[in-house]
Amino acid sequence: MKVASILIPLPVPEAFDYEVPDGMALARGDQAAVPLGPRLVRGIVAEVRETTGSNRRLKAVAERLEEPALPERTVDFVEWAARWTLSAPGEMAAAALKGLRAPRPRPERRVRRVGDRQPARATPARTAVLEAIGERSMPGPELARAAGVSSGVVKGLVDEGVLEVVEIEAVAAFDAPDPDHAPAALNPDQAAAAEAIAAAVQGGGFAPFLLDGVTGSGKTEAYLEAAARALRADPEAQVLILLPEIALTQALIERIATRFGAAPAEWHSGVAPPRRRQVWEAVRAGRCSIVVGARSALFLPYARLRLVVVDEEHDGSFKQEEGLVYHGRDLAVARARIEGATVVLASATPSLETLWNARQGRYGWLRLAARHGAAVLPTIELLDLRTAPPDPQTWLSQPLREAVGETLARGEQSLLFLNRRGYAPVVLCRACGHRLTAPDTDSWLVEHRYTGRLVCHLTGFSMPRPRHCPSCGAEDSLVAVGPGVERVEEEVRQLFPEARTAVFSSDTVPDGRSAGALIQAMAEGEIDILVATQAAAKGHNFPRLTLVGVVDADLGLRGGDLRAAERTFQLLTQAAGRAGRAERPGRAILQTWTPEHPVLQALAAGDRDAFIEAEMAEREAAALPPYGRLAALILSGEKAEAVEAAARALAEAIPNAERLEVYGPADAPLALVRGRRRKRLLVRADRDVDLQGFLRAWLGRVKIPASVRLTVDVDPYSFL
DNA sequence: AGCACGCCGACT
DNA sequence: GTCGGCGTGCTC
Repeated sequence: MKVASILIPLPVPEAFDYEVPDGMALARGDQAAVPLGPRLVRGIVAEVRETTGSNRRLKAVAERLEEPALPERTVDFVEWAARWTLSAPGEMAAAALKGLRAPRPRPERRVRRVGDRQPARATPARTAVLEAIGERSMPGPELARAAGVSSGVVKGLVDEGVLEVVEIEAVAAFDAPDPDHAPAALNPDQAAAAEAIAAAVQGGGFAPFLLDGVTGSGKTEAYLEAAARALRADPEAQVLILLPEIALTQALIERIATRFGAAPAEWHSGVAPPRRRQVWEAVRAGRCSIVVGARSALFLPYARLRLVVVDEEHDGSFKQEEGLVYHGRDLAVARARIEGATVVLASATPSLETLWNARQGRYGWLRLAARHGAAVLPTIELLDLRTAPPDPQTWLSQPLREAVGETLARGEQSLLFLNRRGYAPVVLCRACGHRLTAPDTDSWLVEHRYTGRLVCHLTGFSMPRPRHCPSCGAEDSLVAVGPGVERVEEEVRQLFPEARTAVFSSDTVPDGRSAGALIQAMAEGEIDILVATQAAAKGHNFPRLTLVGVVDADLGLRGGDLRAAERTFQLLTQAAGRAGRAERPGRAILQTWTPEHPVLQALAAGDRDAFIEAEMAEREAAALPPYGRLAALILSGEKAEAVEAAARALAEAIPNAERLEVYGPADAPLALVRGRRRKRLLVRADRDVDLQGFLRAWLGRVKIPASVRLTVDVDPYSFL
């Protein structure tokens, strides 16, 4: 008897076995409907094997679905990703089917001539129809319109047998990119990088690269040229370009359309289900050469994936924290390895993990030093707030104010950067010191002046600003503490009432379209001073921007996060890179209370190597990534006792292991989220320890009650 | 994730 | 005496 292992979209650790009915052809990757309890579910065939019998009575596969099978390599990837992240393989497989939610589109009905049959009575209207259609086929209503007659005439010809209705499978067309459409002029560095990548693609086999170049050095042109060469050599080849955020896709899609004369396929959560199905099927059939997307595009069923680009590879948005927990950059490298493809990690500020791999020689290291065009790197100044403190209840020091004023007077643009949304990050009571938090959480309420409300950024809870302190009842005692972008904007408006000022944060710019509009207004010089959170610290080109002020450069250094220094460096480099991209010289001013900090010193010196050296040394001394590996176990549940009991049970069951330590259980930062108590254990291991094997052995020993949820985060990125 | 089974309060 | 609350457990 034949037995099939089927990956079911369920949080169970392994595939379920089903009997294959006689005569049913089933192979790895096929989609099948199988009975699960009282219902039927869709699953992916992982394996079909011949057995003599089973000690368990198996149910039979209900049906092989008339849907395209997942390619072999896609199933390999899904299984590998599930093992790596310790998640259920069936849930990983379900991620590869996300494009099939919408039903198959109805076939399109068209009419065409039947041989050269003529109508019995040729009226002028009928003649017009026959002339309009010629030898083509077209939808009936469109034909009637083209011939200038009513649809009744077309219907009459169909009834008479002169025209016939044919059903055409609606297949979305994806125009083939033309590698020679509009090649960019490359400088020698770009040409060398493109050549190295293209040679690796053509050579076949897994080949990882770090594409390392400052902002404006032309990384995009370099990898698009490599893609062009790969497509020229192999028109069947497929290229995937991953971006950290949906907001960045539109700009890249337009560049690709300009470069290749055809738009790439787009893939992210904002793409509507019917379109997703079209893209999924086209990628599967090899009818689509270039995909631009978010991390979920890693799970598409590529027929012939040859090149993967991870743009802005250092960006934390590649880490998915909810549902399936994975790092898009790491899975991209794994996917390329499994496909035998080339992978390019591109960044102006590569992650320490990627730099480490490049230094070890595991990744090819392509440097783009020359800056594109005439732009000059901005000068970076550290502004010591201890010697030039801002006035009370203001946040811009006198030198920064003057710099903004001078920039404004020259008719140029300033960007004031502060990675805090809202008006004030904390609201507290002057009478009793109570800090307002969202209900059931430790998360502070942030005042938003635009809406007049207090908002929790973690849970989305919001309420009107109360008149009385909810703790002590004092009247009008609540004060906003610290700056958010809105408060900085208020200060700017008071200082420069004549300037055109705007705020860029996820509150003022909730979606891609309004972000695009604001970016365009800035690019066209319609804004003088932009106050922005991280949302604006991306690869936009604002030619008239010559001043970047970082309101609180110390922000990222607090909190004890592993990557705080790294992120601060990236953020400041990127923000500084905003200033003066065109011919105007730029200036960056970083307000700080700790100008002696090595990170800020390295940044002020423009010395990336010095920063990397210092930070690598600290990581090595602590055996932390990239010199060691981490995994977090997060327990959460409504009942604190149950969560604590589960945490204790886990702590008591830690297997013996060498060169590996377990910390905790501790309250997770923000221990209370959405009314759920959270506890965290952290595992640190040397690089050569089988971390996943250890975790599997550990978790296998402990029974976690259903009321407590356990999330495993391998290589955690943020510690929140 | 569903959807069962399984023991304790307000209703015909 | 039942209908139903959602807590625990299983689904090849």
